Amino acid sequence: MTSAPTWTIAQVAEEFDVTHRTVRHYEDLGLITPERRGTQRVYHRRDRTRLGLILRGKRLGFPLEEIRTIIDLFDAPRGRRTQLEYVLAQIDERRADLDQRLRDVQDAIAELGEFERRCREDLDKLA
Amino acid sequence: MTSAPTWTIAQVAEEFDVTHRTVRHYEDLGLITPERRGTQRVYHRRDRTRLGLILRGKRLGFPLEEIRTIIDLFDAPRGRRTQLEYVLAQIDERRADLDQRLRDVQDAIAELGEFERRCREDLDKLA
DNA sequence: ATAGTGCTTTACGTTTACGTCAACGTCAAG
DNA sequence: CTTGACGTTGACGTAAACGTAAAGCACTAT
Repeated sequence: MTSAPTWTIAQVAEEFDVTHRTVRHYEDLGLITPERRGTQRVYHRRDRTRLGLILRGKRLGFPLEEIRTIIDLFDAPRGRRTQLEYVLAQIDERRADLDQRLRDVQDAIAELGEFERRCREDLDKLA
Repeated sequence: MTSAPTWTIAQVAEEFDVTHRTVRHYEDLGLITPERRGTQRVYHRRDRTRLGLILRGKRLGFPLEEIRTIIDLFDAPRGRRTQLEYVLAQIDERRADLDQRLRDVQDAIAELGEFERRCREDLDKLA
């Protein structure tokens, strides 16, 4: 039988191209909660998944505190109807935010394309 | 004849929902350069356009210094061939960055949708 | 004349997101 | 058994992006 794979802090830091300090900082803020084997941290698949979500959230410009509420949402208890409805409401809020980001990116890409077109026109005129 | 419209710092701050301090901070960093009429700042359409670009860049998580290089690109001299080719190269770099952001947002939205589907399933089972 | 409104600069304070030592524990290899 | 290699916890430092007084100018309204 193959037991669940684990990683050291050096390995996850290497894999996600961040420093040990960064990984521990995320733990301080409660974004990841690695197992402890004695004094050492042991990272599981779940921690790596979360790290991926954290870094993507960062690329999208979300503050770490907000990222925490978002990824905690995925692990939130959903047993009772009220809990599920709360989670669904949160999802709607998040989606509104992401939709705005999507429009922003698309607009920026479109403007960049338009700008490139004008530059190429100028370049052609110089030919 | 209608002369070009101008705005005070209070008006642009109000319009873009930021503080005076923020607007002046962007000026300190060289992101906008309003006219001076005596000691007072006078904002033109160009300044408002740039403010819009700045805030969108911020929503996308770009640091202000990087935003400056981006919007300066739009006003960069493009007379000589070498200049145009430099600008076009910069555009490609920016686009690569934005494409990454686009993928990030799309992935995040997709995951959120999938998560919502599972929540609704759970909700149905409770019915 | 003075009070009020709006703008100005100067300058120190704050929050976020880590960087950077310092000092110490632990375990396998020589 | 001591020397690395790797890990740990503080604790202070720093850069970015403003917040927040403090103090003063300019014009208008009473």
